[in-house]
Amino acid sequence: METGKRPGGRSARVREAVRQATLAELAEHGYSGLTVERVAERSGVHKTTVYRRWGGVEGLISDALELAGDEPWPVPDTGSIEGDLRGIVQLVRSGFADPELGPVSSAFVAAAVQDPAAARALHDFFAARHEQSAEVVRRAVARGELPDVVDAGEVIRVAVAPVYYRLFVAHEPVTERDADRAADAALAAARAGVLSAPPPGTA
Amino acid sequence: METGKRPGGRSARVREAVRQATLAELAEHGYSGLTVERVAERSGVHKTTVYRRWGGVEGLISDALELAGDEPWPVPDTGSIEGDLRGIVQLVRSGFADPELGPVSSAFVAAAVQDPAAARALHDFFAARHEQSAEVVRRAVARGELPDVVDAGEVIRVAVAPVYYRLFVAHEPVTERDADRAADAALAAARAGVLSAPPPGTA
DNA sequence: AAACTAACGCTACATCAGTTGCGATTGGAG
DNA sequence: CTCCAATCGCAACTGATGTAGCGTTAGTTT
Repeated sequence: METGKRPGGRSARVREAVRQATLAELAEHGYSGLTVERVAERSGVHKTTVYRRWGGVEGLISDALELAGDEPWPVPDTGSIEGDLRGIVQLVRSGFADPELGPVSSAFVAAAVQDPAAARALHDFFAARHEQSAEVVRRAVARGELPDVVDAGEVIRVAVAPVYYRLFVAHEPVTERDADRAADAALAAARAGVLSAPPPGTA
Repeated sequence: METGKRPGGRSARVREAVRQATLAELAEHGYSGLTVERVAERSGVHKTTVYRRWGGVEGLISDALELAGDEPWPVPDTGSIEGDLRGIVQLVRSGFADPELGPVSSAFVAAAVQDPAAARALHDFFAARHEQSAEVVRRAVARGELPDVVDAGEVIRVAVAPVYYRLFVAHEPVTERDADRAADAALAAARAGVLSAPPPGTA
C-alpha cells in the first residue's frame, strides 16, 4: 500500500531478500566494499532489478537504515540517572565494538557522511534514539536528581558524543572507562545547570 | 631528500600542483566527488602520474591531510578557561560552517571514515590538535581554575565532541549556542572532577 | 479463469576508473 | 659537458559499474 503498487507477493520477497543481503554484505565488507553486483548475486535478485528499485548503493543503505530504525532498543532503567546514562553510553560503545553489529553500524555512519539521502535517514534514526533515551533524563527529573529546566536530549547528546567522536573523527580507541567518563561528564554538566533548555524566543 | 630521490625541480612542482588541485576539487565537489582524472586535468599532470605517485584518491587525501596538519592554528588565550574553551569550540564550528574551508574539512572526515590510511592521518592530525589545545587547560590549572588532576586532553575532547557529533553523526544543525553549551558542559565536568587523569596502573 | 499489467530477468551495450608498456624529459652526478 | 637514472607523458588496454531494450513471469482485477 505504502510504497509500491504491488505490496504482496514477489515484490515483497525481492525487497526482503535484498535487504538481508545488504546487511550481510555490510557486515562483511563495510560500506566502501558494498557493491550492487554482490548484493544482487547474494540475494538471487538480478542486478538490473536492484538498480531499478533502489537506484544504487545509496538507496540500499537508506532502505536498510529505515529498517534498522524501526527496531526499538533497550533503554536502561537502573533506578539512578548515573546508572542509566552509563548504561546508554556503554550500549553505544559495545554496539560498535561488537564484531557482528559494529561493521553494520559503522557502515551507516560512513554512508551518511557521503550520501545526503543516507544522512537524512540517519538523522531521523538518531532523532528517534534521542527521544527514546531522553526518558532516563525525564525520570531523573521526576526523582529530583536533576533540575527540571534541563534539556533532556542535550544530556544524551553530550553523553554519547565523545564515544562517536573518538570512533569516527579522532579515530582513537574507546575504552569502557572512556564511556563511563563521558556519561559522568554529561551528568555533572546537567547537575551544574549548564544543559538547560533554550529560553523561549531564542533563534 | 626525505620522500623521493629527486626532491627538487619537476617532481616538486608536480607534487605541489597536485596538492593544490586536490584541495580545490575537495572544496568544490567534496570527497565523494573527488576523482583522479579531474585532479590530473586541473593540475596539468597526467592521470598516470597521479596514480603512480599517489596510488589513487586515498593517497591524495592522505597527502593533503598531512599538509593541513602542518599549519598551526590559533589557540585562544582570553584569560579565563571559560573563554578559551568557548573559543576553541567556536573555532571548530565556524571552521566547518565556512563556505570555503568547511567542505575541505568535511571531506577529510568523510575520507577517514572510509579509508584506513586517511584515518591514520586524521588521527595524527587530531592528536596534534588535542595537544595544542590542552594548553588552555594547563593554563587554567596553573591559575587555579581547575583541579590539577584533570585530564587536559579529555576536557578538549568532551568540549568539541558534541559539535562533531551533530555534524557528522546525527546530522543536525549546530548553532553558536550549541557550541557554547558544549564548552560549558566540558568545563562543568572538569570542575566537578569527573575528567581526571587515569590513576597509574589502570589497563 | 481469462485478461491485464506491474515488476522482474536477460543480453547487449555504454562509460569510467585504473593499469601497462614504452618512449620522451629532466634533474643530478661525475 | 656528458652521461645516467628517475620521473613523467602518452596511448592503448582491462575490468568493473551502471544503463537500455525487450521478452517473460506473476500478482491483480473482473
